[in-house]
Amino acid sequence: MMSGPERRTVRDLRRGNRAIVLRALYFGGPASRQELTGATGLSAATVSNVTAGLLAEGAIVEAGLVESDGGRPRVLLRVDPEHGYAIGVDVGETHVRVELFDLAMTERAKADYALRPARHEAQLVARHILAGIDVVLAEAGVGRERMLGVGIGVPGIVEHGPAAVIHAQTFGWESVPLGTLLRAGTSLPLFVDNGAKTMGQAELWFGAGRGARHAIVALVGSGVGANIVTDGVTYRGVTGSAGEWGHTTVVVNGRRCRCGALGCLEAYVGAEGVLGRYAEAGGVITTDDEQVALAALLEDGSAAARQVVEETVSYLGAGLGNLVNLFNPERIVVGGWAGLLLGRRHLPALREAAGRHALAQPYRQTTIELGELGPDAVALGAATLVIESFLQ
Amino acid sequence: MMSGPERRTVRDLRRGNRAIVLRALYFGGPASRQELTGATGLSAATVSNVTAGLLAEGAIVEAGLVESDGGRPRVLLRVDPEHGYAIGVDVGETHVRVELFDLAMTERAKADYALRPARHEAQLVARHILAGIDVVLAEAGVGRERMLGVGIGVPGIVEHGPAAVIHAQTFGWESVPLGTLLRAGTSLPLFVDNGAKTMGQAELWFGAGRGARHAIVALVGSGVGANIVTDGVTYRGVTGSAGEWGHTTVVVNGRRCRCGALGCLEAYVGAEGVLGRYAEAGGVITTDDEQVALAALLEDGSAAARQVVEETVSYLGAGLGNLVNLFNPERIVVGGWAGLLLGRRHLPALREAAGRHALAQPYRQTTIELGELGPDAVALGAATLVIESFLQ
DNA sequence: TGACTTAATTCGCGCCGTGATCTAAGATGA
DNA sequence: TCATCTTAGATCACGGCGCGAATTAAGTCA
Repeated sequence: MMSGPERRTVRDLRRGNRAIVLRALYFGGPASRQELTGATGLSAATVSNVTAGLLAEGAIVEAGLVESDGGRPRVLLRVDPEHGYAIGVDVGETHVRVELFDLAMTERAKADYALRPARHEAQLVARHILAGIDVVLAEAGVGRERMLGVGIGVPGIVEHGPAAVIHAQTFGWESVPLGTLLRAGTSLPLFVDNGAKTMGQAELWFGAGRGARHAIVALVGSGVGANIVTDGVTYRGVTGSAGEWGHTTVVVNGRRCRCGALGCLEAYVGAEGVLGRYAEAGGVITTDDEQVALAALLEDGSAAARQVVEETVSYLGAGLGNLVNLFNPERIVVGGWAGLLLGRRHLPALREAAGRHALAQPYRQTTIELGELGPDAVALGAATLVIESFLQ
Repeated sequence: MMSGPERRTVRDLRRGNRAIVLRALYFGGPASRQELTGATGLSAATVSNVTAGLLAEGAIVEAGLVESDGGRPRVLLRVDPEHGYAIGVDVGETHVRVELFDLAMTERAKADYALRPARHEAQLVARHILAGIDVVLAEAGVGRERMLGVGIGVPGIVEHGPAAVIHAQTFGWESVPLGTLLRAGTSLPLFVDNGAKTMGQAELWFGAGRGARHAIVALVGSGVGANIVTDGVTYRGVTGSAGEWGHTTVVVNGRRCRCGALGCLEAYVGAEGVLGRYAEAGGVITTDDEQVALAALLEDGSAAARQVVEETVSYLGAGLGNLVNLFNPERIVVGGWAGLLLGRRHLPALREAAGRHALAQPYRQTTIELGELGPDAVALGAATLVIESFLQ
């Protein structure tokens, strides 16, 4: 009904077209001005003007010629990977990892800080991040003036507002203003988001979600979440916590979830939930490591194990079907370490289970795929937040 | 990531600003150019130019003066209700209703055609619609050149594509190209959408959803659906069937739904589902009319009735909680005849049940309200589709 | 070497939004 | 009554914009 702040002045128009060209070059690889004319819908004259500006800024560079049969050769253009750099930070249960990427998303440097269990104070994490920034910049020999910003993936719910505030029960964080804490130590632009969401963003940009305008990355690990992309943009809702798929109810009055509610999807298909159900069915778990335990469960041919896996597929299929019905996406990508583990063996069954719960029409329009990136893509995805702002 | 077709030429810029001003006047009531300057963020000069154009077209008219203390009085402007007309059509189980509205959404004429049970042939419905268009135009004395278009709310899933195709199992419609059928009889612009969605749209524009940018209208009647508004725009997904909330699973392996799946929300909180559960619990239903039966059930003080109502609140609360977690909306409006019936007596319990299933943070950010418009707002909402296109 | 082909740039035109300036239209007060 | 003040709205000049047409650049080919 009432639409947001749109283009107003003729200058915004140019900015918009600049962004269109830049995006086309970033995602469409090297291209000649000629090809850009077709890809962007702009006129050749405008493409010429805009690219001249981008060349002058140094954002793009020439990248060789394409010989033609009888005419002037086309000059290829591409984004200069060295024009700017982005840092991605993965704040996880066991470590803080800081990675420096160039614009081509090639990793240039990395720093790792172990977190001791139950030692997750925000101040400590902030110190690690700031130290990591210094380290990776020094290691790669990149100056601060070339930095486009720092993206940070954190656990829990990130409330986007004037300043991002984080709620993460597993860390004991309640309304932690991580951005403000970091602001004291750096002047680089900061982008904070949920780590599952940044991982999903990586999958959407560089993994199985490439090119889809309406896609959902369903992340299944210890926790369960989703990154919902509508019309090419990650949907965040009014305060940024949209996509809490793991805590949607799939069994009213069902299993208790660690969030306190009953019957959440996460209580059934999250790693803990799966292992818990296995133990209740008489299965024996021989290790403390969830990942090892889940892999073993999937290998196990016992009746109890097969039953638990079958049920897990069914629950997850219901959850996926709900996404299909509510969002009518063109693609769903199943990711997260547990999702990948399960999906590698049972993707057809998962598709079939989703089809059982979804309506026929939207189900036909969608494909369910496995994620292509490892579960370590949190930092990469966090860096894409920075790139996204660079591309306007 | 890749964003859609944005403003390109300097002409689109003007069109966009024209739309901004028009929308501000449409939703912000009469306003002076002065006030428009503030409301739109445009400069006074531009507002002057744009309004001059709109006045010349006849889209807006002057609407009196506001005297000031010592200066030139402000001239109020408003959209001319007679500048254009929109027709809204409600294709329901028992009737086809055609209504003519002016731009102020005042009803100017109406035509009604009863449908005999199980006589829902698309050709027949199309004939009724075309006849209704002729009738209301003649009755109101409005010429076709003043018509902005015809909006049509239909049951089932509307697949938006090159031509809208409708799938409605209750009507026995499978891939019915209603637009194409009507195209043979009229040249007016046509807008086809799901009836529940148009009703929701009416609620969002003129009812309890007014002004919200992230809102969901949850419609509970015989069927159950939702109209999801993200950033001021109804979300449709890749082929327009997004929002099929009624067929999301809330109890894996639960009650069979008429869609064929097990455990759909609709199977529990749709009118049929509620009455079915009541019958199973030993309740006696004395009428064939679902609406009367449900009202009686809500009045009934028997233990069985109370139990069924309580469970219904719980299931619906779970469904609402899922919406809160997935979409993080700022407002949820509960509508539909059954939703209103239930909500009038049990809204606090419903809110409480939703809170039990939703995460605390997003739940705090949202309010759950009852719809303000009656369940007969399908045609009104269908007409808003036309107005929406008029406002660009 | 000159004709041909195709890519990219340049130019002139019609628009755009904006700040500064100007005009319109009332109130005020002696 | 009439000059003065105040505020709303219109107008103007300017810097930009995208585009189609014309022009220039840079090759191939015979």
